[in-house]
Amino acid sequence: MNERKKNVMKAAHALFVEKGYTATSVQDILEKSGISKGTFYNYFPSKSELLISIFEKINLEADERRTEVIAGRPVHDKEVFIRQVKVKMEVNKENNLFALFQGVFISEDEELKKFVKRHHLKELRWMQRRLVEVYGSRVRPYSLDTAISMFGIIQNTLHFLAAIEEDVEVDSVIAYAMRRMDAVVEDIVKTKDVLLDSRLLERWQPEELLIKERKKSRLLQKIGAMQQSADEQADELLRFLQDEAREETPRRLVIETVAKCIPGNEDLLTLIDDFFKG
Amino acid sequence: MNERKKNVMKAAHALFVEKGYTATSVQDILEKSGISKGTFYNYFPSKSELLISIFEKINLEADERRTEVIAGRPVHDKEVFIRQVKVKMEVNKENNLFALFQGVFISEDEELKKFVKRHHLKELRWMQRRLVEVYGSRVRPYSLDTAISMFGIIQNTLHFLAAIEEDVEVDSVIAYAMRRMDAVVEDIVKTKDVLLDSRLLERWQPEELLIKERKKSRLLQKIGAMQQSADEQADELLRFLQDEAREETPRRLVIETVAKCIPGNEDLLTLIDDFFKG
DNA sequence: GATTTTTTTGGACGACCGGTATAATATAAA
DNA sequence: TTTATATTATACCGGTCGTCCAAAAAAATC
Repeated sequence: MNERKKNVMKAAHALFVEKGYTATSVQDILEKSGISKGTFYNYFPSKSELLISIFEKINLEADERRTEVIAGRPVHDKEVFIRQVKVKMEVNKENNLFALFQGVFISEDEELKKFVKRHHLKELRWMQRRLVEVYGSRVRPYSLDTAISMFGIIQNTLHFLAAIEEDVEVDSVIAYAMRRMDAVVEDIVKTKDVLLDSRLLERWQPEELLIKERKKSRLLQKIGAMQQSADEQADELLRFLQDEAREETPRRLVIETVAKCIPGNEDLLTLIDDFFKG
Repeated sequence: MNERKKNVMKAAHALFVEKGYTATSVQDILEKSGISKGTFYNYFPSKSELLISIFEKINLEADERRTEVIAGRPVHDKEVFIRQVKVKMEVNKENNLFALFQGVFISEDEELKKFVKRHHLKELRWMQRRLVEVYGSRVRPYSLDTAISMFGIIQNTLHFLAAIEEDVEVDSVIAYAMRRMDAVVEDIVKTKDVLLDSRLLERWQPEELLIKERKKSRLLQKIGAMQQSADEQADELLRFLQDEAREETPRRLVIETVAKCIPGNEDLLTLIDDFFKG
């Protein structure tokens, strides 16, 4: 990625963490990063898309750190699990993600909301999988309940501590939650107490589908944007693309061929390529 | 309260629940409630203060309903406790409070943020107290941990269900959390495992102080607003009131006497009265 | 019923916001 | 050197919340 663009993201990120998403205006970002408005909207289609980019970068880095933690260690090691959870929670804290998520929800940006929701579910699935690895497959039928419970305890505790402005080691909170889960798991396995089907998450929306949905959404958004400034001919082609992209099995060749005939199609072709790559 | 004002609150409430706080413009509220902009800002100092009023009304009603539930029943009855928790959760759901809280957080309105935070802590204290009543005083040293944990499990479960758009009985979620707490409490009492001092909340900020703070804040806000349109003489008096109100022990008679000499002092006197009433 | 006081009206206005458009300029590639 | 691309600065659009104010309506007082 462009070095300059990276710089804008960095400046924006700092501002978002410092003042929050809504309180940071595009103007603020322009001043801090020393670019013009034109360039900004050349880099990012909107303020919220910039936020998404930042999210994606943060999550990518967090996932990498989490993978490093477990490298070469057994999957059932509780300490490793705790350290992995810690990584994510620390990243959340450092980047003020909690507050940023709030900002997102209010933003009335459907795409952004979906993104955050998806992230939450993904995180839940990760924990569900890891809990089965840590506690053994006997907890599998209860793994979703357990993941949600553990997540809830940790989040709510950290939230509480933030509210009363008390500083407690994230480790100790996670370790505490883990000890509680030890007892809960024993009890749950014994009483066979299930609230939610453990396969709910997989059935709900498999990961690939989620990504696909996002790509489609982006593509349709681009098409919509292009329609604004399209002549009659281009508009008809764009409407065709819209319909075809919404089909059960869109025909790649057809879409690409048509897209190539629409003026100003660089981004469009990239998005189409991305859409079919998955 | 003025019938008309009530009506405005009702209309705004409906709009907030329907479209969310940010997406509802003051103009929308004016049209729905059929008042003019002037009247609106005569009733409420700002859009966010209107939201606070609505919150207060909702919480008041929820508290009443919760008191009704326990009327004449033993405090240790688990079923009663579950029904009480249910009341609050249902109110949250009905009024889209979760989404509204998000809206608040973004608003960059410190007063509003404090209000929400305070509400959360108050709710936590309620649950802490009730858990001691339900499980007996042996859980007292662990009551804060337990309250936070239970709250976290319930909230996160409901949040998850909302995210995947699944509808599950709130009862069953709360009852599930309760069953988990049964095991957790046994384990916690046996192992004497404490994370947070159970008196943390009381020590942090006693309820009365919180209310007092809020009243003071409102009073100072009003004074600040009046300064905008005050002549030289009134301004000096207002500045005196400001200083006196910020004193450790403000002198009531002095404040009232001075306030009575300031033109347009109706609201001011009410706020002062309220300030000292506590 | 007449007069005074209070409330309500409705729109102009200011200062912002996110986002678009564009013509001039700077930079890089050919 | 010419051509193509990237960047700039700014005007502009429609929207936000909130202020202000003269005029009208309603309520309270005489």
